[in-house]
Amino acid sequence: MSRIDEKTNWLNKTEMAAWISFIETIGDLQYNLDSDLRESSDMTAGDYQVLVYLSESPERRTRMCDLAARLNLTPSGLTRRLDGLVKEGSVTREVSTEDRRVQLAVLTPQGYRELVAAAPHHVASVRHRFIDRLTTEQLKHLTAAFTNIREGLFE
Amino acid sequence: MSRIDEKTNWLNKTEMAAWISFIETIGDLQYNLDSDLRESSDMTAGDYQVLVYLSESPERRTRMCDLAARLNLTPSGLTRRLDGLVKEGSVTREVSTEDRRVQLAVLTPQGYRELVAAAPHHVASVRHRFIDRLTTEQLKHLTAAFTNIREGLFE
DNA sequence: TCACAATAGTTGCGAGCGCAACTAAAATGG
DNA sequence: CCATTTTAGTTGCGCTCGCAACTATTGTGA
Repeated sequence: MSRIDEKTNWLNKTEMAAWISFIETIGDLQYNLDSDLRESSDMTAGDYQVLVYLSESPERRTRMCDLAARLNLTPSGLTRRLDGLVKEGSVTREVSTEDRRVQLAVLTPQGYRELVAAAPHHVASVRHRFIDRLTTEQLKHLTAAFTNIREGLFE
Repeated sequence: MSRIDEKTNWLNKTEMAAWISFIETIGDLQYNLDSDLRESSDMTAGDYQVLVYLSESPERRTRMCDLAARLNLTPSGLTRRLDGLVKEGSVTREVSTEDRRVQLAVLTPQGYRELVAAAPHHVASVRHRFIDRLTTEQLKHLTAAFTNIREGLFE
């Protein structure tokens, strides 16, 4: 490959080890966390995210567009995800009285109960798969590293 | 929530910071890397993975089942992904002469040229988004941390 | 004030992929 | 040596989600 672009700055050994360990791990980790959530609470990670964010919002309701931005979903993606939650009765839609363009996603009491029931299992899963594999030192290093990376993404 | 399960071991501040920084970052990171690859080489991350693995295989060919295991895809998922690459002429299928159940995915010269053209841009993207945001120390810490996590997934 | 732009959300369409069912070809074992 | 099991791969179906087009409402500037 070096013939094509002599000045490509290929990864050295340390860099490659970090990249490979990262990229190979996150897929499996997410898969395992997702499976845990499905088994313990019959819920997808995406649905769980919605319930968490709504539960933390004032009056347990949010504008669709805010929710979409928060979850990195397109408007259409969020519409469909909410469709499922509405059908199950975890969330309802309300038209905003201030701006009649906006739909408010509202967490129902049932949705809140589902979240409360799921949360301990999810935390246990995150501990088992992630937190408890690392020392406090490693957790701090990792926070610093990912904060750096995250900031770089918005330059 | 504590009423439901008094003994849930919730995340403390350090743990929560690590978890949030990780989970919030990886989605955006993968999205950016994918976008970079699409822009520079009109290729998905999945297709790139296939080309890389084939290029590293003896005679640039692999059994479908080995490829599926390597890429964490189900057989059906891999069949469909290969369909696209075959249609574009990057890969061909061959029936194995040793075991007539197995299909070999074979990297074509064109597919190899596409990979060679894409690789420098992809490496630059990985550097820009990930490697260059971290010190050598951080890279080593991160490798150790993710190795721990990865090993835990297979217990 | 009124045409035009911007914003919020939904829908049709298509891509990607998992699950279950299926075919074909080995491997096994009585 | 033949019946059963195992393995490899494909296909139908369904799910999730992005893109583009669309409607409805609000904001803006001449």
